[in-house]
Amino acid sequence: MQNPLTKRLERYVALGKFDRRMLDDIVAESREVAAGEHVVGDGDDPQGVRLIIDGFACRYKTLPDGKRQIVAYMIPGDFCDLYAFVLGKRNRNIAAISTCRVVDISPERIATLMSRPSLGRALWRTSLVDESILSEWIVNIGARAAEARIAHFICEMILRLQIVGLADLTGGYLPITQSDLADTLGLSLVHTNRSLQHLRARGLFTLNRSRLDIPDFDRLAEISFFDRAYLHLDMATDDTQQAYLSNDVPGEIMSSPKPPV
Amino acid sequence: MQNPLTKRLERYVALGKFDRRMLDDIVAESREVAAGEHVVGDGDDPQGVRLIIDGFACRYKTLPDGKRQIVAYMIPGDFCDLYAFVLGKRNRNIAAISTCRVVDISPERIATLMSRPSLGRALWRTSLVDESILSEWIVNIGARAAEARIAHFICEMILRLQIVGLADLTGGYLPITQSDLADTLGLSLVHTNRSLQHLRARGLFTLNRSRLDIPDFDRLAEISFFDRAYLHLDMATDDTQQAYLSNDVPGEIMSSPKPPV
DNA sequence: CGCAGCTTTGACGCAGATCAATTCAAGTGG
DNA sequence: CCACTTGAATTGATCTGCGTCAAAGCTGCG
Repeated sequence: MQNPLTKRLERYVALGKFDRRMLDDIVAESREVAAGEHVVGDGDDPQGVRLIIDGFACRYKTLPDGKRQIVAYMIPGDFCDLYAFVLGKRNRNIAAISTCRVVDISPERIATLMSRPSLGRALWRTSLVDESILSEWIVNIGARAAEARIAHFICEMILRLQIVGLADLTGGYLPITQSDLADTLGLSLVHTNRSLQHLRARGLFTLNRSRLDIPDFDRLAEISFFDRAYLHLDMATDDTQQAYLSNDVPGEIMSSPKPPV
Repeated sequence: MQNPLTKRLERYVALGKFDRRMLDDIVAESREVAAGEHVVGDGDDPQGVRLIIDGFACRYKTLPDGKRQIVAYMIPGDFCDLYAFVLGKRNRNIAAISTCRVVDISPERIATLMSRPSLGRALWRTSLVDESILSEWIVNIGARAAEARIAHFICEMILRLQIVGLADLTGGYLPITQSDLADTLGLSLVHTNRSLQHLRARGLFTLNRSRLDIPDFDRLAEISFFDRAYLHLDMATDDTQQAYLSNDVPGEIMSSPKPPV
């Protein structure tokens, strides 16, 4: 049985035996975070990067007026704050949505990963796919009406879950509350509820106590103008730029582990 | 006089003389794209990466129902499609908003840039800052009311323009149409117009024929809950992770120039 | 002078917000 | 096994920010 990190990264790059072993090592040691808790502890000064290997987490921002906007969901196989690591900042606004298993990856270890050509490329790509998802969310929130907006989000999640074996096109595990959904899509809770009811009545999907069921995925995709391209799910194969992004280069971007200060 | 690319990258990393010369070389040859035209030509199969050195461009998506959503603005010093390059995809949905000067950077050249430790890091960071901006846009569109939403966007643009010397906190050059604004912020054109009028009446800013004037930046920032942190403007200095992201590593991510196929 | 693109106005309607309960599901402790 | 609590889903009523439609000014330009 493969670990979710391997499953995920395999989407972006072909992995060797050594790479896989490395990833298995990474995933070996994890801690549990209860639903509702912060993934990045409030007290300590967190180093390195956090990785979700079980459960759901989200990144969010709360405005001074109290409104919360969820900006991303992290599911098994997703890094929480790789971008923050590279930028040299910290982001503590990451909360477990369900009970999570998270791995703390030390800066040294991340550096080691990044120094492997294939893994380094996979990480970079992971982060760019995240970026692509953010773009699509902007389109979703900015340009779609409530029902299509929800439908689109559901389509995205089901495909992402599928990669790591947590769902297929008929449904899966989605521990997201209506209130979370509202804060994700820029809708009010009440309106989210009514839209969900209507989508349900239309026979498009049901979301009940963490269980997502999709009678007809194609129709769901259709009404939301869902185009999976932005998820870049089939990259390891159609890698046209491969030639430019592979081995034997004189310089490099990442570097050997050196403790800070 | 520094070129905008250098100005931009200097924000993220300290540059050596050799790096600067390299960047000057890159910027030496450019072509003009008329307002309204696509930056990535429709006919050819574009390779490499495009860089804006003068004028404004935007990335957008048009839904089947005709709605257009602008997802990002590219101003002098910004790469248009670095992410697409790394992902091995193409994005043609990039349009010049005003007349632009754009540089076509060949794949080989990009690879060379990326192979320099400092520049490679700067590029990665550029892309992560873009990601950070996308997150903030989600918050903006999802959680702020029309006027604050517009105000926040203005704050962001003025700071970005400031970096490359196209504005200061009292105003600058912003060739964006009300219709563009509407498609950027998920508002209707009419409502955008009325909100702009009200913001003007409140003495917050005026936007007239590409000229942006801001009598009181602080108040503008205040009403939109603007927090510049997400732009990561002062990174070259407070670089805590520097140690992990510098030189002399055995492996690498990017690679020597090798023509495709 | 007369398009053509942008801004502005007016009138009207609705999607979605807000407020305020109520119901339901699933623990939890006695 | 049942009161009691708590968080989530649901419902009803009301209101409004923002969208839509349609037309009229502006302004720069060929």
